[in-house]
Amino acid sequence: MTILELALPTPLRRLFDYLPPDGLTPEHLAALKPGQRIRVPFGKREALGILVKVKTESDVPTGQLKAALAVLDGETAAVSPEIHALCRWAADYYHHPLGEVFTASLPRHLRLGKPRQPGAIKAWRLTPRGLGLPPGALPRSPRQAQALAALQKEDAVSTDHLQAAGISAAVLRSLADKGLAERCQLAPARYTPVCHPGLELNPDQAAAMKGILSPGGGFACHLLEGVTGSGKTEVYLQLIADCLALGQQALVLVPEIGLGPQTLARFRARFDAEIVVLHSALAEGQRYRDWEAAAAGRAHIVIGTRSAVFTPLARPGLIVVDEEHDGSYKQQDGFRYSARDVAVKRAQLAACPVVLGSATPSLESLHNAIEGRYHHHRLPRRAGSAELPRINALDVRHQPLQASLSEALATRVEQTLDQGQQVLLFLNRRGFAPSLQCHDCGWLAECAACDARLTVHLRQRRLRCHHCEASRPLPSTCPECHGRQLLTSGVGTEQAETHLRQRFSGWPVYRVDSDSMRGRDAMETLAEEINRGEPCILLGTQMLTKGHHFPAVTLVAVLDADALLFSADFRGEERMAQLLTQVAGRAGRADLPGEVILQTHHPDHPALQAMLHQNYAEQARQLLAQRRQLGLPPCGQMVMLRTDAADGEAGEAFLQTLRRDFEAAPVPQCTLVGPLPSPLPRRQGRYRSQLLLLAQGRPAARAAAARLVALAEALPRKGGLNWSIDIDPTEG
DNA sequence: AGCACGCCGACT
DNA sequence: GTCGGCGTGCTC
Repeated sequence: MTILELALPTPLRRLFDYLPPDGLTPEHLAALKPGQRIRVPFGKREALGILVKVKTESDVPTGQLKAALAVLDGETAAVSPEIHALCRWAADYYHHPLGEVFTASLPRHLRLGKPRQPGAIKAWRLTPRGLGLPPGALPRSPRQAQALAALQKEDAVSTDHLQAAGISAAVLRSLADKGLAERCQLAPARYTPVCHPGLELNPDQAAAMKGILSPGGGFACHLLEGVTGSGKTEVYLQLIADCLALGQQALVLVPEIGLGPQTLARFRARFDAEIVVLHSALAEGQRYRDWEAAAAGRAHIVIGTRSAVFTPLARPGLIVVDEEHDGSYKQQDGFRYSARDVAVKRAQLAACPVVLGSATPSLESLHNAIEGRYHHHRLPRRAGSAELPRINALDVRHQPLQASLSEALATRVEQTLDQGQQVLLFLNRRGFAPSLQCHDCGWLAECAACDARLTVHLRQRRLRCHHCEASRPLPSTCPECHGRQLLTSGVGTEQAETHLRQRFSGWPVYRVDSDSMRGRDAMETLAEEINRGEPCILLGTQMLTKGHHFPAVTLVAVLDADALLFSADFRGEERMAQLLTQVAGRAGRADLPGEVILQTHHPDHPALQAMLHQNYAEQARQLLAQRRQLGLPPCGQMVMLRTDAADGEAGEAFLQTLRRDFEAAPVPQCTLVGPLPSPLPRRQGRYRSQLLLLAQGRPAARAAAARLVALAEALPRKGGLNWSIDIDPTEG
């Protein structure tokens, strides 16, 4: 008997057996392949499963097995063997239901059960009637005439090309209605990529290249630690060139907002090749076509964010994870995976090299390099021998501050602008002010759904919660006592901007945060403007530290370094060092040395001192030593069990029971901490708790996580309680 | 997660 | 007298 074992998109951590669809011939049965999509009846509804394996027996009595409805894929399964193996590994490692992992790996088009269109490129061509028209026809509709002209040049033109030429679908449809044009399909072109010569490598870059290429193919993980401006991208480009020359494909992962348009332009200029960029904003159809191009091997280079790590490749040859320390590689809900770690596993399965690049590597990667699991390559010098900026603390105690700016800093800003140079001010707080209070009765503007204060957005005249979508009009009197004195406290970018415009009225001030950079190309347009090099002030949040470089900036100031200094999270210091090093990296170039000023009330704080006197590599090694002593990641493993519930008590009660059950038969080398409320206990009206597990060694962590999941699944879930497991959590 | 079945309040 | 609240149970 033939039994199909399927993974279904449900939160249930088990597989389901089905009989093959009725009327399948023995040849059909023989052609079944793991990874194919199969439509099945599931409870009272239908579901789309992924075939995990074909077997001859089931634990479920045959009478209870239902027959599948249809096999949706043919020769090439939707989940390729490579991705199948990767998903199985990920489901196992992250203790996440396999069906949901498969679902996460597929484009929506395939998830919804639509047919594969492996090669089809949608295109338009002229009908015989259309071909009969003379040039210059349709003078009364210029758009249609333009479309006609475009179609007259070739037998068929892809919809993408037409769209790029400014010819809309509506215009084409009008031509179709007149019987002049029709839809058709193009066989996708597959061509040999051409790589233009790259820059000459400096000795560090050349050594890194050689080290990464030398092991003669096969899997190896490389950590490329290169200070900002040391030319990591050039190394990536030349590695990719090598990969393409071997007829293979390269996968490049970038942080969520990390792919600067300049970087993409550099890729396009270097390679005459099919480069596919998978951003989240992409239309679904385009996304699916790109996915197929990657799977079929037509796309030579695939660039994408987190989820792109699951893009199938016909001939994987190289994986690059740029800015590997970036937090956006970790998914923080549902299937909580780290794309960086999945990428390393993927390279291993594909037997190809993977390069993790960063100016500020995560302690995880550094640890692996030190332990000899990763090869370590360093680019310690900036290209063109530009010097790294000096970092100084500015003690602002007893100094009057205006919108977070001390007079001493203001003077430095002025000098810098006078010298025709640019200033970057970093303030990691959006809005006008982080809180609003009534002077008469003490009322505080708080979010109704979260344990958080509402941020004042003066320009929008609204109070907004930065943890949920809540927003309401800015009150003019106190809602409690109707007092008229509402005071803001703290300073956000909006307020700092207003002040800076007054104080430095002769110079442009550009604010860069997620409020001011709403449009798709807003950041790009602004970056172009700034990089004309005219003196100006750039003020912004973390957004400023990602993707773009501002070579004319010679002064960087962190307005509130103290905000980074006191973090409850054990990763706080690592994050601060990464953030400040990345901010500092924006300043200075060959002929203009930069300076970084940290405004602080705690000039003697050890973490701040470390920033001043050690480079990132030194700080990281010191932090690593501390982690080793405390048995914290990456020297020990963490697993977090999280709950959220409408009821305030349910989560803690659940975790308390879970802890008791776990400790009835404890796993060696493991300790539990909690249950504790989450750092933000209530968010969007739901109460969140967590139980933390610290383990010495991966096998212990694995075994303990498996037990926690088994115990949690056996527990009754009441009060609308949800739980999830987070392997290698990166947030408290 | 969905989508059932299953017992207690305010409405045509 | 119903329509409907979400509590808990199951999905090969």
